[in-house]
Amino acid sequence: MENKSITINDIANELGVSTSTVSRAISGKGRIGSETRDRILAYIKEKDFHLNTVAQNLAGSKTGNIAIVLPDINNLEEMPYYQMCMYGAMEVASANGFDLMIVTSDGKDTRYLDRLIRNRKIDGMIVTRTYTDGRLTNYLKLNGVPFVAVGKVDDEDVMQLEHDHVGAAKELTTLLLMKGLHKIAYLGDDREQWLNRNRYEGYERAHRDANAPFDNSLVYRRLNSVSAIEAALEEAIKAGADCILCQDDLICKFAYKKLISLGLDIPSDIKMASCYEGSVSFDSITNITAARFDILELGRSACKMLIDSLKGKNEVKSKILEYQIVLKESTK
Amino acid sequence: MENKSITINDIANELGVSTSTVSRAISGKGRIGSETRDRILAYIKEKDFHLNTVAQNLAGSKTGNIAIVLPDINNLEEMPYYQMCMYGAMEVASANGFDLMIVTSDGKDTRYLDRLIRNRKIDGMIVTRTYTDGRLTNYLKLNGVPFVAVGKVDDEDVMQLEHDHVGAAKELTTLLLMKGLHKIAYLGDDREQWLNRNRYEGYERAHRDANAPFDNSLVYRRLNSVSAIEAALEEAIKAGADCILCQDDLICKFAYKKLISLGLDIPSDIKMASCYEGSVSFDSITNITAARFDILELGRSACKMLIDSLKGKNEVKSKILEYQIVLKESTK
DNA sequence: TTGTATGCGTTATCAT
DNA sequence: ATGATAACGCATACAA
Repeated sequence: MENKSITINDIANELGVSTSTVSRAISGKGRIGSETRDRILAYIKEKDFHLNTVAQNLAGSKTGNIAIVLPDINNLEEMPYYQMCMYGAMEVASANGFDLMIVTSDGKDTRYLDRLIRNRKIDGMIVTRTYTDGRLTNYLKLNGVPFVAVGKVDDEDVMQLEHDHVGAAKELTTLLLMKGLHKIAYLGDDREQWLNRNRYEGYERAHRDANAPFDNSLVYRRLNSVSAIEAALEEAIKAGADCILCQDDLICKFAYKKLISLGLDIPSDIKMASCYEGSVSFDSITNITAARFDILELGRSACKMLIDSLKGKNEVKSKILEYQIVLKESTK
Repeated sequence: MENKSITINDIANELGVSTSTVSRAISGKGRIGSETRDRILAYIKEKDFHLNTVAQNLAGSKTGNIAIVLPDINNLEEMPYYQMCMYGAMEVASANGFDLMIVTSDGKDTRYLDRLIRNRKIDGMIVTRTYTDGRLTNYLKLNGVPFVAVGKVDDEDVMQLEHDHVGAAKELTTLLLMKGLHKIAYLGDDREQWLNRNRYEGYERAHRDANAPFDNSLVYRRLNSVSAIEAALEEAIKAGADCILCQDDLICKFAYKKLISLGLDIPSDIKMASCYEGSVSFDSITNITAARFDILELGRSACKMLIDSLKGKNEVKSKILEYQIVLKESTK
C-alpha cells in the first residue's frame, strides 16, 4: 500500500485554512461556518480523501473497530453457530461504520485479547461464548473494555443477551408432558456453559409446574463422549423412558443413530426431541422436534447493543430473544 | 477504555535513560550497550510492557492489520471451510503481531472492502474464495492492495495458493480406473469457481493419461439443485455407470442418499468417491473414499505468504499444498 | 468562527 | 553508546 496520499494538512494549505478547521469540517464537531465547511467537504469529495485512521486512533483513542471473540476450535459441528453470529455482527457493524476484528480465546487464555486491548485497537468487544466461571468476562470488566456477552453472565453489570433457552426447554418439555409422555429422559453434557444449565432448568421446571413425576434416574448431565451418550441411552430405555430429550443437536444426532441401531423406531417405539436445532448436525436428523433459534439475529442484536452503548445511548443491560418450537415426526 | 498503560517514555524516566534508548533496546536496531539493554529488557519483562502498535504504526505508516475476505453466506455446509481457513490465518497473524479483520464480499460487491482500503485500516488482505471472472482480485490489484488469494487466480502477478485439486482428482480417478472401473460418472456443478474446473480437469486427465475410454454422456457439470443431481444420477446409472465420482461432499451427500433410496448398495452395486472430503457433510457419508485437504494449514500458509510479502521477504508468488486420498468402504 | 499549539507513543535522524 | 528532537496525521483545548 504505497499510499502517498494527502493529509488534512495538505488540504488546509490548499484551501488556505488551518488543519483544525479541516478536521472540524470532517468530524462535524465544534463550530464551523457552513460556507467553509461546504468548501472543504467539496474539495474532499473531489479528491476522494479519507482520514488516516491510524493517526485518528492515536490522537483520539478511538478505533471504529469491534472485536468479536470466538472460542477455540473444538468441534466442527459448533462452528456454524459462531460463524452465523459473526456474520450477523458484521452486518450491523458495517452498517454503523464499524469494522470487525476477530480474536480467539478458550475462555481462560486472554493473550490475544490482551494485545487488542493494550494496543487500543478496538472500541469494544462481543463475546460469543460464556462460561460459568466468568473468567473471560471478568477480565474484560477489569480492563474497562466495553463489551456485550452472547450468553448468560452471572453479573448484572455485564451487557448480555441470549435466546430464551430456559423457556424453550420448558415449553418443549411441557409439550411432551401434555402428549402423555411421563418418562422423559434428559441427555446433556458437562461443558462449562450456562446454556446447558439453562436447558436442564427448563426441563426441570416444566415437570414442577405440571406437577409431573420427576425421575432422577432418567437424567444424564455428564455425557462427554459418544460412548457415554450411548450408555446413558441404554440405561434410560431400561428404566422405561418413553421419550428422549436431548440438550442439543450434537447429542441428539448420536442418540438418534444409537436408537436406530438398537432397532427402535421413532416415534412409534420412542419419541425424541432436542432443545437445540443446530444448523448442520440436523442434516441426518431433520425429522426431530426441536427448539429453533435465529443465530444471525443474535449476532445482529449483540452488535447493536454494543454500538448503542459505545454511542452512549444505552439503556438495556440485558436482552432475551425469542425461540420457536418446530414440531416434527419424532414426537408424533 | 481508560487504559493507563505505561509508555516507553515512562520506562525511560524510571530507568534514567532516554526514550530512544528504550526503543532501541526493544527493536534491536541501532547500537546499544548490552548492559543497559539487559536492564531495560528486564524491566520490560517485569512490568509486562508491550509497545503500542498504533503509535508504532503511525510512525511506520503501517496498521498491523490484515483483512480476510469471506464470501457471503449461501450455504451452511460451506461455512466450516471458511471458518477453518480463518482460524488458520488468525493463528499465524497473531504469532506475527498482526490482528485480523473480517469483511464479506460476494465477489462483485466491494463496498465493504472499499472502506477498509480507503480508511487505510489494513496492510493487506487474504481472499478466501476466487471466481473465474477475477473481478474481486482485479479490484484489489487496481487499488494496490497487497493480497494473497486462496484458490486459483488467472493472473501471474497475483500471489495465490491452493491445494492440488487437479492432482487429487486425477489420482483419485486413476485409482478408480486401476480398480477396473471404466464407466466413472462425474457429478459437478457450475458455480463460478476455478476449483470445480480443476477437479473436472483431473478427472479428464486421468482418463487421458491412462488411455481409458472417455464417455461424455457420463459427465454432468451443471448440477445446481438437488433434483438436478438426482436426475443426473439416474441417467448415469441407465448409461451403465459403475462408479459415481462427485465434485464435492455436498453433491456426494445428495447422490449417496439417492443411491440408497434407489435400493442400490455401495460398494457392491456401484462404487462412489468424492473429490473433496468436506468437513461436515460427511457426517452422513463417512464411509466414502475421498480426497482430504488440510484447510487450517491452507489458512496458515496464506497468511504466512502475505506477511512475508509485507515484510519484503517474498519470493514465492504461488504455492500448491498437498492432498491426501483416503480410501474407504465405498470403493472396496 | 477560525487558527495555534500541544499531545498521542513510537521511530529515526541527528548530535554528543 | 546514548540523548535530544523532529516527524507520523489527526484531535482538541485554548486563544484570537
